[in-house]
Amino acid sequence: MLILDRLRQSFAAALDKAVQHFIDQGSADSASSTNDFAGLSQQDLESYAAMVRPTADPRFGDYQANCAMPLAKILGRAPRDIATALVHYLDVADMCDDVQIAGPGFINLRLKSQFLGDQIALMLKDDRLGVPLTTSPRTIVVDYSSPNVAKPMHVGHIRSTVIGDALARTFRFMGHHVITDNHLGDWGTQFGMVIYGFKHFGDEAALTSCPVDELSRLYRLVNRIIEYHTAASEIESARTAVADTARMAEAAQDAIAAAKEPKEKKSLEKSHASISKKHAAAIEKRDKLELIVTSSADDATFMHLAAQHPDIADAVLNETARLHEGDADNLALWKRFLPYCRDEIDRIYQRLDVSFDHTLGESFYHEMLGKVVEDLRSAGLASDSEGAVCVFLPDFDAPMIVRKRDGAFLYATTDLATLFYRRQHFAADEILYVVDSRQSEHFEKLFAVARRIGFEDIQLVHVNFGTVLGADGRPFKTRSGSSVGLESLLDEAVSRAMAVVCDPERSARLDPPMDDFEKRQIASVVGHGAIKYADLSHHRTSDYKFDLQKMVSMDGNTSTYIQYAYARVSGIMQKGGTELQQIARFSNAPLLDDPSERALAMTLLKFGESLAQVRAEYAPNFLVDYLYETARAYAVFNENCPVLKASDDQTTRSRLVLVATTARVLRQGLELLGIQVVARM
RNA sequence: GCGCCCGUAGCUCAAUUGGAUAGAGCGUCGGCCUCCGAAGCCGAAGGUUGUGGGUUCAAAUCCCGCCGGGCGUACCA
Repeated sequence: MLILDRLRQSFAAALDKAVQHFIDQGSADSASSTNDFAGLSQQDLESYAAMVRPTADPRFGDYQANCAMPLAKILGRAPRDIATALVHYLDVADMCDDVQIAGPGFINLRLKSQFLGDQIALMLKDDRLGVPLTTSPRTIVVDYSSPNVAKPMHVGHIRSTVIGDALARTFRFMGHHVITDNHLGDWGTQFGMVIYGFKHFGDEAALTSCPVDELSRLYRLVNRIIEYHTAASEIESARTAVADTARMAEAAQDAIAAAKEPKEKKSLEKSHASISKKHAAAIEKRDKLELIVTSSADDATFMHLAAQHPDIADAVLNETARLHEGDADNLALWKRFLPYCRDEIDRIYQRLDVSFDHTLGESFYHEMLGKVVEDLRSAGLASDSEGAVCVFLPDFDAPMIVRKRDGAFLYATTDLATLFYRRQHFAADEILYVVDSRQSEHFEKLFAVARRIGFEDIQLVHVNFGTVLGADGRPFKTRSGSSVGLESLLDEAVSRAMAVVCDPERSARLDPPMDDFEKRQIASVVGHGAIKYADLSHHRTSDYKFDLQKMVSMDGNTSTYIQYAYARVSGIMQKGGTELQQIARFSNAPLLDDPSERALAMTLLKFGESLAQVRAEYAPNFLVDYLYETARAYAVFNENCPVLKASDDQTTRSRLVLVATTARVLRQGLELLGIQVVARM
């Protein structure tokens, strides 16, 4: 059991007794006691016991209990009296050598060094590093990554992929039955685009020799033509909008000048600000369209193509519709293209070391959609509205549309079908959707419908995440407005790592020297790790600025820092000529005389706590923070405590235990994040 | 208009969900390689947690009002 959980258990017992003590006292002395408090329920007990937590500051010890203050109110006693009683009934003598009451009634606990040492020895001998398997395993479906295939993956896909993968690995390690499922977008308009593209601009030879490049070319070309026509048709109204908002802003300005009462003025100023904002947005939109139109005008070849395909957007939708209806030609093309698309994304997954138990894309559910809509209808939930089939929900303005006017289904329909499938085939207790925050309303509706059709027993969670921003604080895009390709970023990160690995000053120290294979291996592990770590180190719900320079700088709080700590640890063990397993098997509890030894041991023992945090909030950044803290504690230890050059053998053996445990925690922790390590770098 | 999210050090971000004197990294300034890896370590400066109220033993965290930003909002996903 985790130390924290043991302490909480001890406190739960002490709480029970202490509360009883005060109740008894109250009834015997009814004059001074006004409370008719009957005692704590099991749930209360647990919630008060949960107020035991690691201290924020080492001056207060290792753990602190904060439950005396809130109890004071309920029991009608001074918080310090409660704390005193708690300490009296608390039985932690085997773990703690010091229990103190401080401030308004904090109970500070300091663990015995002997106890910490014993725990480290146990941890090192344990395959699971002292992390217990969960006592309540659940079947958890993790739905993540889910890119649209047939178009290149871009930075927008990295968060879902990396966060989902880390959660799946972590929960699996904790003992849950995790099923990962990549809900691929393999049935949408992008295939209509590629099909249309192939029929009109396709190059059979190119498709045979480099299918992925050809498909990507077709997608981009069709997309560009569509964007061009859209821009050309909208630009006039965009210009008008700029002029209109400018006039409105002017009028609003005049109104402010004319206003007499301050109150009126204030409200007018507010509306002026709102109009100004609209004006700015209108300008931005116009400029964007202007850019598309003018930059295309210079490209004669492109303009020729665009002119030949004026109705391309409708035609693409038509191709998509025909695919969905089972048109033989389109279906044959789809079947031909899909494997290439899969190969393409699989190559990226391989680079990222990400894999899935299932890849059930939208196409997989296609034939179930009609039934989903009919079932909703017969259950009285769905009804016709403006030609579409809709589910109206009390808490939402807009309905959830499950079938369009033209008969086509939507992603809401697919998501419902997926839900049925996962219940039936996966027996899920919990389904996690690792998807962008911007889709939260969709999931709120989806979950609301799910509750109405009998999914109350499955915990549905939208594991939302924020947007990846560029240096300007706007969603990360290239200057031309297109998304930044994921693969080029990975390449860049790896090549920067390679430059550091190949630094002659650094490699000169290594014996034996590195060959090219090892250098490439290290650059790959460091480069890919840098990208993942940067993403995982932010809380998932916050937006963050994507700064490649910072990620691969190899300084400060980066994956490199932790990988480097691991490499140093490995270096010591290798130099010592002692196999890690041997150290684990033959060593006793380490002595923790130096403060940095004790601090390192304390940190190592909190590994399981960090995983519990990840689990509670579906947030891998807690594990990242923990690993950084661990690597830091190791660095301090490493600075202060020679291992192989310690004054005596006993100290060397003792410290080797800490070194070996550090190695395992860092490696295991990074592995749960999907990040690899190397023995030297 | 309505709804959701966010304002924390010069910059990028944390803060175990209400706990003690708000922490890291980058950047700046100053120290440390005859000693197991300097991709490292130590120190300094830097804050009225956007703002004004409220709730209580205790607020960056919860509630209300402002100010500023982002996103979503009936047939794309």
